[in-house]
Amino acid sequence: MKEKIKKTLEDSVKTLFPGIKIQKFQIEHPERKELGDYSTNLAFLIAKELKEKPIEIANRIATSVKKEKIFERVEVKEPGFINFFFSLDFFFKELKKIFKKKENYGKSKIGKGKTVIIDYSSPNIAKPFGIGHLRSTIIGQALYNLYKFLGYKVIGDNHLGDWGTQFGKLIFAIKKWGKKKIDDYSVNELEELYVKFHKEAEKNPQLEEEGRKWFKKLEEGEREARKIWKTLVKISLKEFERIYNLLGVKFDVVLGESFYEPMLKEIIEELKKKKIAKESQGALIIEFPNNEFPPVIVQKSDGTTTYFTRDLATIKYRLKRWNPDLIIYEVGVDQKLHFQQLFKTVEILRWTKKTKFVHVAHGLYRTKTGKFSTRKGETVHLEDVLNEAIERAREIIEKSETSRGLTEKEKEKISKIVGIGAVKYNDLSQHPSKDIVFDWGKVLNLKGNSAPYLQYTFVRCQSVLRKAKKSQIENCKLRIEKLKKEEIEILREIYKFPEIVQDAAEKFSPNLICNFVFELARNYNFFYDIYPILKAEDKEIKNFRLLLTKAVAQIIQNSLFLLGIEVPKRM
RNA sequence: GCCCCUGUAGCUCAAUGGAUAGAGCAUUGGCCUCCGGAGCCAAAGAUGCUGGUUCAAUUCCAGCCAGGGGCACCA
Repeated sequence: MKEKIKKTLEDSVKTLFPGIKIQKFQIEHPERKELGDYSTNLAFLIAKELKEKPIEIANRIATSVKKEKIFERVEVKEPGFINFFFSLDFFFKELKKIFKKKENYGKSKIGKGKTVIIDYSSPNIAKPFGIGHLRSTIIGQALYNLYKFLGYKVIGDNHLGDWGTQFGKLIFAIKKWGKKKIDDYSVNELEELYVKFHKEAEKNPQLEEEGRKWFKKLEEGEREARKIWKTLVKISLKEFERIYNLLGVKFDVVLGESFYEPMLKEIIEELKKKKIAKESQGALIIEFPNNEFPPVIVQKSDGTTTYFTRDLATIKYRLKRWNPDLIIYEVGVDQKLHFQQLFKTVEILRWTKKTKFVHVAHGLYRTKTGKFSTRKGETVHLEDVLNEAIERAREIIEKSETSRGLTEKEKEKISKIVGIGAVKYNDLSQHPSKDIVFDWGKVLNLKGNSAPYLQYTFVRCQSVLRKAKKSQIENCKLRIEKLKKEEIEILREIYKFPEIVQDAAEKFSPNLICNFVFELARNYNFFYDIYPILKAEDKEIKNFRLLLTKAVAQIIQNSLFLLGIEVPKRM
């Protein structure tokens, strides 16, 4: 739609002001509804070029564009905005589109033939799945859904942190303080050992050395080290699997860092051969041109590798296997420098011209006083949060009148959908790049701007539709005078969905979907409260209101799908 | 010390250089003879400070103040 208006305006400028070149003008939705469905600042830009008054230019453009019949009217407002109002006809056509495409409404083909790899979740083995991992997992999954919706071929890769010195430390800790068979440890107990290691190491720095020694053994393939490591991976994966199931998150491939271990030698050789890496204090490092970034270690002085090397190997492998157009890393902002160094190194290596790299750096969960530290064991475990949220949803269901007829099993299922939806939405609705202050009250809030609010609105729509007889868009021949302003508001909202989807994907910002769908649901609920649907004044109006309800329900469903949030049939 | 990010209502968050800065929570006051009250309405309340660029700045630039993150053998 936006494109169409853009084209019309460009044509108009060409005929009215030949020779004028306008680079980029905006077409946007005005904040206030009385200012139209779209507006443009085009006249300001031309006025600047011609040194004339914007308002006069705006008038001339408006007059030439008025002929287009999708517009009800085109207005010019001081100091020179041109505002476009759609006709009812346009809105009805859009409704038809929604009913025809259903769950596919909003899809596009702009990604056809292109491949995107999304690296998300990527938790560390032998550490509990903390609230911090929720961001990467949930935002990553939402981006996955969004890009797929836009027609891209998408590969979701869970790049497990299953290699590195941390395992040396943990193996050492198990051997020194462990009291039971390795198979019997839970991830929480492993975390305790890890925390203990760091506590002790503060008093006795020699321990760090011991940890590194064990990692060296691991990288060299020493039998005992490998055996313990394998067990640790097994224990963790089992636990992660449980959480992924709960969250409804899936990956196309799960390749841990250890997968790339056989390729590391080759990478080191290439870095040496191309003279990109050099020796310094016994380690192998990369220095960047003009000292753009601080140097980075690719091989430690004891011969073991770092995660930088493993990330390079990962990129090489991904380029070869998938030849992607874009690789998205959904990883915390604390690793920003790492990715800058990594992408720069790939550039220096000249591995690819085609592939673009993006680090979608999400802000971190913080306490009101600071950052959660895994080393100190201050993590909030995601599973606890999820279970608590499910329980709270359950309490509300028990109190609710409408859920009386539900069986025990249904109640259980619904509280899961609602509780988990709430936790996800709380995360997704905030701007990805900003830190989130972790607040139990807010995470577990099931009212207001939340997933349950949207789910509730959806369920309510469904309930109305269930009670009604069929409604037909073909029968809808209402004239604008018969519509209430609250109804028009909704019509003027829903057609934006495809645009929002594209915007959210391009900006890596699922929160835009949240903003949009919440606003839509609010408008609908406002309307719902004032006007009867099933007992509307006449058949025509009733039919129209049912159509509106159906469309809103569909958009909520599609939005929540993209966010990775389920919708219940009842609640 | 150097580099990066963030400062919006009491709290938690929105806002693609645009027109009167939006919500939610909390507070106060209203709404179930009516389609699901996990709802609806109303009240009150905000752009850290100082400059600059611009027809127009929460948004861009500079400085200051405050908070956070990162900077060689953790990932």
